Amino acid sequence: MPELPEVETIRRDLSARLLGQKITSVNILSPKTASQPAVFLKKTLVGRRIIKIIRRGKLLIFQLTPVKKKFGAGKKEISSSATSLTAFDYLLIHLKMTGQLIYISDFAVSVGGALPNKYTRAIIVFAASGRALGGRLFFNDLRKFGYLRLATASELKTLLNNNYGPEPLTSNFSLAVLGNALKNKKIKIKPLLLNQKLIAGLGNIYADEALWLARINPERPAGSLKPREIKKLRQAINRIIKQAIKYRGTTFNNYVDSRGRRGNFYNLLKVYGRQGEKCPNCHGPISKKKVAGRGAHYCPRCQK
DNA sequence: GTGTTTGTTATCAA
DNA sequence: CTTGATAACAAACA
Repeated sequence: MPELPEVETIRRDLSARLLGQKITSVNILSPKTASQPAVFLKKTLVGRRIIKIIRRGKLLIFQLTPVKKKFGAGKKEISSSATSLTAFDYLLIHLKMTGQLIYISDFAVSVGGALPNKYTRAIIVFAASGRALGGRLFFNDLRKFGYLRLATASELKTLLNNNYGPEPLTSNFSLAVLGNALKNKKIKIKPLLLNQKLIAGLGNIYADEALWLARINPERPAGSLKPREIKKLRQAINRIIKQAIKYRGTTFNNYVDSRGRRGNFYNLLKVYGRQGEKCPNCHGPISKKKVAGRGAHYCPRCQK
């Protein structure tokens, strides 16, 4: 389950290896995985380079080199697809639950299992040029929830504005902003934390971990949190996210980084997946129950 | 065959 | 209109 720390780990690794590389072909193995027709993705991507990789919440955004407008002699460009306002300059990749992005350089000796495998949904091939070695980026997704999609600058802007709240670890994620998001809300705090429009990047694992660290029960109505608790919660979220990035994310089931390696945060989880074990704080048993349709792991004794 | 896993959205009810 | 609750999606595993 890639959440903010896992996606950020992938972003950093891919940035180091992919920037400046030129796309030479695109192979869509599962049409469902591409939000647009495969021919459109191919046509738009082939020949362009990746100049920047951005992350917003759990969404990865590959920025492409701008397309040069064609000034054919006497041929008037009728399609506006090459103008700066409407050009599809961004490739968005969401891994959802089981997505993986694994990059194999042409000169890699070998990694984990052979790729492509039965869960490979798309392959982006890069050419060797200059200092770049060339290689292939495999998008694997067992459950096919993830997607690839092209967007223009304005589409991207709208999408980010409408669907993503402040990022943890940034000044936008202020006490005032969090307080406002909780104010007068009757919804339980756990599902509220999972709402990307209020805070971008938390998923089931880190929401449970942050609530445990802040000693707040996942079923508390969000609006009932005291100012002290809100402050604690904000600190807990930032601390957990920061630490999880440092440890390159959590591998519980499916997640691996861009080299196919597992995250190292698993052993530092305090409550997620640890139902029945002792709470590291009070040594009482950790519970698990469904809250808003999701598994919630918590210590009933110290999370009030 | 059944229940469980979760990121996100669609749908419905209050 | 807003808010919250729930189902749905997809695929594999115990």
